[in-house]
Amino acid sequence: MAREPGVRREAILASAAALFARKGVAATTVRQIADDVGILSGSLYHHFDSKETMVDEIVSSFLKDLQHRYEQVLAEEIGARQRLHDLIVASLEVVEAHPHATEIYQNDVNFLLQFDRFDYLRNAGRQVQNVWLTVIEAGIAEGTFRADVDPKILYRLMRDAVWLSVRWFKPSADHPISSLAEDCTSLFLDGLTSRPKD
Amino acid sequence: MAREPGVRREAILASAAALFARKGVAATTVRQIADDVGILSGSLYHHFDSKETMVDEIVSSFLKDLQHRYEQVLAEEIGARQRLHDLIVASLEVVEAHPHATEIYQNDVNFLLQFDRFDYLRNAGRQVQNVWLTVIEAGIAEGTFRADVDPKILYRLMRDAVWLSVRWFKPSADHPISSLAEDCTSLFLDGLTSRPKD
DNA sequence: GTCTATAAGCTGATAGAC
DNA sequence: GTCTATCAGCTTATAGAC
Repeated sequence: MAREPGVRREAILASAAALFARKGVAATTVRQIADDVGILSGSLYHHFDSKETMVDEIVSSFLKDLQHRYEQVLAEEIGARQRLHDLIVASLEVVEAHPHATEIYQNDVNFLLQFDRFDYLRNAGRQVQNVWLTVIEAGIAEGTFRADVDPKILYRLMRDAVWLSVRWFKPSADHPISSLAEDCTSLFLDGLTSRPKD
Repeated sequence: MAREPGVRREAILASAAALFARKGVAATTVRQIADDVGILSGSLYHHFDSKETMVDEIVSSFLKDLQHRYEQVLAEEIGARQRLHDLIVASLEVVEAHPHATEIYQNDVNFLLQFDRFDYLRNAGRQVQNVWLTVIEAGIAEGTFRADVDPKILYRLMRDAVWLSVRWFKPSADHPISSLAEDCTSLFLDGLTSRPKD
């Protein structure tokens, strides 16, 4: 028992992710990661060849999951309103599944993009934008969404509001992500203005 | 001419702010700052006693400006809808006036909060929240804003959407901040849903 | 006000014993 | 798979000449 391969490896990634998220990748040292795991810093290099590799695994598994869920949303043949809602739900589910990776991505993309090995992050960001734009533009085309604001601006405003929730929203039984998803959808679709019920 | 005191000092702060914003505070070295200014790193210490002091001046002047503009918005005796709009405009004007400081604050607050000297950032964040909540709650009380979503959640969603625009919005003659402010206000107040004109 | 020179400590990473 | 021991390089910061 307790002999599965890579258990230690996963523990290291978990410690690293939490530290990277809290203090930033550049400010987190391999010694701090090792301390958190309970080994010496040199021993980390039996499992990973560099600190960058740890970040890479954390962030790329997050992006892989995200792309998978976004594909499912795109495949749905439903109204724009419902599809935007599902896109928000998918995003928040990824936030819940990868809170540290989400925070690392939000805070440190610029830093990571300095290194060649993280060039793929540019494409990932572009793909995410394409999914949102597809949903928004379909909504405009079908007449559900307003056409008087640039879809790209709508995308960026909603994207930042949704993703940055990782910094403050802690899901609980009382307040699950589905509840936040409803609030987001409701605010973005219907606005803050008080309106008589239909 | 060109003998005003502190010209060099300001040039150093400008270089530092740009580098801190682009690569993060922790990942920016005093040598890079000095290189950018065109002097040697040791010479920086004639003007500042530490790297932290540079960050401190950049961020605190940003917050000072922000607090001043927010006070003016709070003092307005107008409808909630207009006041929320003015709050968004005030925020975007501060973004425009202090783009680097805004980005540093957005990306590196967590990192800075590790140091005792940046404890004041906690209060600053709380004050900002109070201003937004005052405006939102006044709107609910007067019946203009919907009461079915927690004001704190509304605040956080709008805050992140507005402030993170520093990462992608570059004001131009064709697209000034007033234009972005209209788009934000319009999205938040009226929503994405297409509606017949009144 | 900038330079030269350098300190003292921390950084990521490696080699080899156990 | 972890430890011991260590390296080379970089970090912030300082002291004193110019």
